[in-house]
Amino acid sequence: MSAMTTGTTSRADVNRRRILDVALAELLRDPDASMDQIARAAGVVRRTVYGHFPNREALISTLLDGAVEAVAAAHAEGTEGATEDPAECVARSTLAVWRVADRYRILVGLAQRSVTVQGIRDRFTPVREAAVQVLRRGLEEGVFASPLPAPALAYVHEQMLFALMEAVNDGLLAPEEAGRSAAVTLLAAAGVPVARATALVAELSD
Amino acid sequence: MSAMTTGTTSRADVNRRRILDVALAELLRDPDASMDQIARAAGVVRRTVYGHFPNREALISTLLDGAVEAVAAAHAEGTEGATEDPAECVARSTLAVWRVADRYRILVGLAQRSVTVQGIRDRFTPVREAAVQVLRRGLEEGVFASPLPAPALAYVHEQMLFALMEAVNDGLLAPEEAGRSAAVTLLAAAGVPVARATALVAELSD
DNA sequence: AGTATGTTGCACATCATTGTGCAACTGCAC
DNA sequence: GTGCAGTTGCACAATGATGTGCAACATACT
Repeated sequence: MSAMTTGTTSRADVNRRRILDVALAELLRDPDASMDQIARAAGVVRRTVYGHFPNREALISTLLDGAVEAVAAAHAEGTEGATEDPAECVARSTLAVWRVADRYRILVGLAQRSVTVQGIRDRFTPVREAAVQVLRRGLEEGVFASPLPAPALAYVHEQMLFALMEAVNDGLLAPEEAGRSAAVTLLAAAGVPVARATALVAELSD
Repeated sequence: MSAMTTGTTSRADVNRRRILDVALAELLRDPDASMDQIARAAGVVRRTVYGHFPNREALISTLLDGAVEAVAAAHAEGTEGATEDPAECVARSTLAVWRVADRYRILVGLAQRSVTVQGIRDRFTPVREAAVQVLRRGLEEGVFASPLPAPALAYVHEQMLFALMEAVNDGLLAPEEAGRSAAVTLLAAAGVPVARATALVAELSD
């Protein structure tokens, strides 16, 4: 409490937040954006960024921590509750994850590249495997019909989300519709009849 | 014919080919692979690469030319012939493109990044728009049922192919099955009932 | 006013990468 | 063997990015 007497966060904290937000956006556009690019985009000098984060990796790591947390929470929100229908699980998770789309996106975009962040990928796998479990159950119960094994289907779902984010980015898809469309399309890819998928999603997003 | 008296191509040509092949693989793994990495992976010294290609961009550009050509040919092979059914078009194209998967993959992987290769993306858009046309027709005729507009669906299809390539890479999907599974899954995502999709694909890949 | 915290604008060393120049070497063809 | 195309192994300059040090400065809190 020594640094915050008023209710307003100090401008240092504001700057830190701005840097993180801007870094997310910049690294989303170009995973190799330099510290200088990020700093300038945040309206700050490069040296200032190093005042908040000891090095590039620390900055990215902080970003990834937030992303993992956000996605894990969203996914949990989708699968929690006494829902036994795998299709409903997928629909709810998709709608929930869609709301933290950017953060989800940067997670994988960066995990591909940096060698040092390999651990991040591991930290994220629990969520991944939870998703695979739902898909596997759906395939076994016949709710889903797909020639793909559950893990491959999970890959497909992941990439479909990226595709739809890009579609929204490029103005090909209306942002309000996007979440529901995404849910329907993921279900369709899993082999759920579109009519049933549409009805289910409509019911969930009242 | 001054340089090639025997039937064997000179080892210079062999090296050039090796460099291109290896560069494809290396850049697939890491779009920022250095010229040194590529050279060493090709069993050659960096200086030699510069003997074949004046600079990094020329190397990548050559790679992209091949990729564009291969994909365009594959896609054309899929949509040619007197096929009026959009579903069959998608199935045939998918099966055909799947055979040049790596080249297709690097194309987009690199087009995202390099500023100089923006023109490549433009050169590729014809194929892209041909795909969109097929999807649009399918949606209008009711063969496809999707809440997505045709261009967004095209994005989704593209990314799904990447996902399935990765799935094969990671051993989650048997390579022999992969092409057919991909075709079925793309059709399913477009809203074609899985039963119909499976039958169609089975019929095409006899 | 005085103080602490944070920001700025340099300067600097370090490092990796790119592209080039050149001399020496290796095979293969004639 | 002589010559030639291509490869190699340096050395080199140029560039851009990273991370650090330090003095000057601005702002808010006391």
